[in-house]
Amino acid sequence: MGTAVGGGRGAVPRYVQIADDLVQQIRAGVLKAGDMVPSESELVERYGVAGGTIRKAMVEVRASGLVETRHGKGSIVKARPAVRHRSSDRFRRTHRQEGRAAYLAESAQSGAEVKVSVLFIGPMEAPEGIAERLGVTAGTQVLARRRLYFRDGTPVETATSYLPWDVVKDIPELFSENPGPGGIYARLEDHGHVFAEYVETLQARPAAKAEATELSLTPGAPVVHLLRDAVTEEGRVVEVCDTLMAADQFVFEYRIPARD
Amino acid sequence: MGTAVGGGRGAVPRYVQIADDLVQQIRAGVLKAGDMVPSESELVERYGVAGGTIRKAMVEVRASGLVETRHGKGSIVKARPAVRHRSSDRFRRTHRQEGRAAYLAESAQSGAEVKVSVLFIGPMEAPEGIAERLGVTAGTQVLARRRLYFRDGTPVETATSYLPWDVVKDIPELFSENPGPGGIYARLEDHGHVFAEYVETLQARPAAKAEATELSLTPGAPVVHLLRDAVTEEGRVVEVCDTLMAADQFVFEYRIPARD
DNA sequence: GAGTGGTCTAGACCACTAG
DNA sequence: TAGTGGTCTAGACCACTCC
Repeated sequence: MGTAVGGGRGAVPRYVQIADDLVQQIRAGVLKAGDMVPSESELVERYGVAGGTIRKAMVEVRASGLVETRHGKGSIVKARPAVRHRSSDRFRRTHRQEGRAAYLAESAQSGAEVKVSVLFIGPMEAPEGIAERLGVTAGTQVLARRRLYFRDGTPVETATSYLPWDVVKDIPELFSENPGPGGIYARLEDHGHVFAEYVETLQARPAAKAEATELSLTPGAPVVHLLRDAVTEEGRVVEVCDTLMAADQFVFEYRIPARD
Repeated sequence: MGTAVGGGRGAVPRYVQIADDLVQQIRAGVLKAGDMVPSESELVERYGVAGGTIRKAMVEVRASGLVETRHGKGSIVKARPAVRHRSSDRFRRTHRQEGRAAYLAESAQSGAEVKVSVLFIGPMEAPEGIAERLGVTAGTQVLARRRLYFRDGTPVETATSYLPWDVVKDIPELFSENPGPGGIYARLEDHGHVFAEYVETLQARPAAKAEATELSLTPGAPVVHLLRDAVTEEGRVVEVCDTLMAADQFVFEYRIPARD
């Protein structure tokens, strides 16, 4: 009998009520981080509905991001994702001069354990959109540096840097997994590429299946796609960084100076 | 018979295959913008599966953002959301001096039809997080200006501005639906509140149900929550703007000057 | 093997949209 | 009123996890 709320009319579907109820229990602390959510068959009994209804409710609960489900195991309440604050401060030169690359500069503030895994460093034909930003023709050889960032053990971000070949060919450190203190921006400035500004564009969208796998998200969970052009004082873009982030792991902060 | 792809083993579920097939048809142009997607019962026949399976497939297709479904009508292929570019340029003083508020400054570039609907203007007790940013104690009376932005007829953004009462009490235009040329920032600068910078924080997350309704999204679709502090040269925050945007409608662009 | 989530079915009933 | 999507059921079978 597909009636809705308490015999009422055209009201909130039962699966939404159940989902809300479960989310409330989590927010109120009845279910704490690390706790297992009752199994679906137990929920079927508890709420007196069919399995399919509980199933739909759990889809909603998962969408809230408060819970993680694994196949033969069950659903576990996630630890509140201690969000990483991505401030535009992270590119300050003083950080580099103190030997900290951008990602370390910010993790130093948040006290989280950050790891980087380098997936690929080498020549590559510049993809369409990247080539345009670098001011080269598509298919030109560039240096690609692809890496995966972990925060407290879980992958949160993939990033690929693209650099024009004529810029990198004289900077051997850029071909190394560890480019030295201050990161690749410090090496670029060492070699006379002094930065004037960074231009970032962001877009949020649901994760594709492959992306969800790489960041161990449920498909459809929001990700943020960020593209950054690093512009030198000569007005040249010497690096484009293409990164994909699990949206629930980041807050972005930008300071916009008032101008005429 | 819950077997998967072509009798294979542990493979792609049927509903995903069907969803992919439909998405392909849209991307390939077999189904063009404005076309109706075949009805679910027709898809049941065409693919030879049960209704529930088509149902799940359509959930996936909707999540791709390429299609919009309305209850008794059916699903229609959306026009590619001509994305609005949110550049940090939109706060330039020259725009205001030419009489354009921020939202008009950017829509002028994109040629889209933008409408604003004012939902509420009046006194309000400052919510927790807002009060903190404004530097007042929670519950203090502030002026709230809540509005809903439409782009080409569809709602894309809700925004609420909060301003300290002592700032607004002498500026009658701020209580009016139309604050005059250049928007409320122009009026604030008229009255000696000259801006030094704007600080924006962004976070993307799945839409709650109420939010999804207000922006006519499917629940769980990504939204971007943006908070902006407008800071004067005296270092005072004279406005906090709390906005919620349909993520698929916006690309954000920020220029970060390189600093020491 | 017992228990869990994941897929699929077949059919009932409801609510919205349109002619 | 006919057609559409939305909710719910009751039960089958599969795949993964852990003992």
